[in-house]
Amino acid sequence: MPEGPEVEAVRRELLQLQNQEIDKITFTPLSQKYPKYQGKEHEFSHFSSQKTRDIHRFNKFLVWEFENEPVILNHLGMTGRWTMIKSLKEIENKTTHPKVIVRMKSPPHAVFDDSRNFGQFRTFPSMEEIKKYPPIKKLGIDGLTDPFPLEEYLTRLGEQRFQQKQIGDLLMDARLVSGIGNIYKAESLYEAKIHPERKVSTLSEEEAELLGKSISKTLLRAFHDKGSSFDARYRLPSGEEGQAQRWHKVYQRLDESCPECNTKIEKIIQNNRSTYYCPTCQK
DNA sequence: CCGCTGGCCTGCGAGC
DNA sequence: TGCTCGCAGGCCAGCG
Repeated sequence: MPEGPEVEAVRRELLQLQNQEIDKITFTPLSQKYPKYQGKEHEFSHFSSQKTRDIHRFNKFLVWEFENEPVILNHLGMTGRWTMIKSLKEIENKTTHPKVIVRMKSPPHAVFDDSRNFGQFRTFPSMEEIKKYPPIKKLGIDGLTDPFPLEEYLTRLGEQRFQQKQIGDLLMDARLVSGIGNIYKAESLYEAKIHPERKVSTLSEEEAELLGKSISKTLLRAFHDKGSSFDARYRLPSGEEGQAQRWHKVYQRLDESCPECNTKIEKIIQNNRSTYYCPTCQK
């Protein structure tokens, strides 16, 4: 499932479309019944013959910017996947649930594939409007920022509204640090040896700092390894698999041994999401 | 304004 | 072997 590092890895490959001219953006019939794919032809005909100026990332959102407004808001959801193709004939072989086809004047083209329909692909009037969109407006620190802004993170972590929350729950809240999902939440807490159910107000200064450094280390390492690929889900637009799953120590390792102490990894449910952790190492 | 809950959606794997 | 069923988790609508 794409979290910040995966979305950033995808963005870097999509940037090969930068300054390239769009021929046509088309919605497939598969996209029609989902409101987050605003698939009316007239809205997208506007992009024909425009060049992609840039592709931005805000948390896990991608924003496609062109020579003229509007912009496109694109989210991978759980199973959204971009695939670069040289010929439209490859769609049949390389995708299973194609939703949007971005046909360029010259190849490569890009296809957005989304089996579970949690993804989004819709227009927004302008970059200014995107920045007013609450899920983007409220974002805290981007966790992939290098070097990690530790002081700003500590200030945010100290906000009153967060003090009664469990840290495992709060890490999923992008108003603190964005780009963390269920995998890197668990791995960051393990790295910092902090129990996911610890109340934020009980964290010492040292623990809070260590957690910030652990988040940064985990996300940057995941990006370096081009994200986590398993279950045949996340892939890069080139088709390449990420390699970060190789070093997951707790995520989806229920009943396996902790590499540090051999204790069996456990799983709890926090805010309707699973959190994996080592009950011995994480205090 | 805020926080919390449950819905969306379907591929997969465990269990029978 | 083939079927059922529960789980997986991004966001967000709707509620209080």
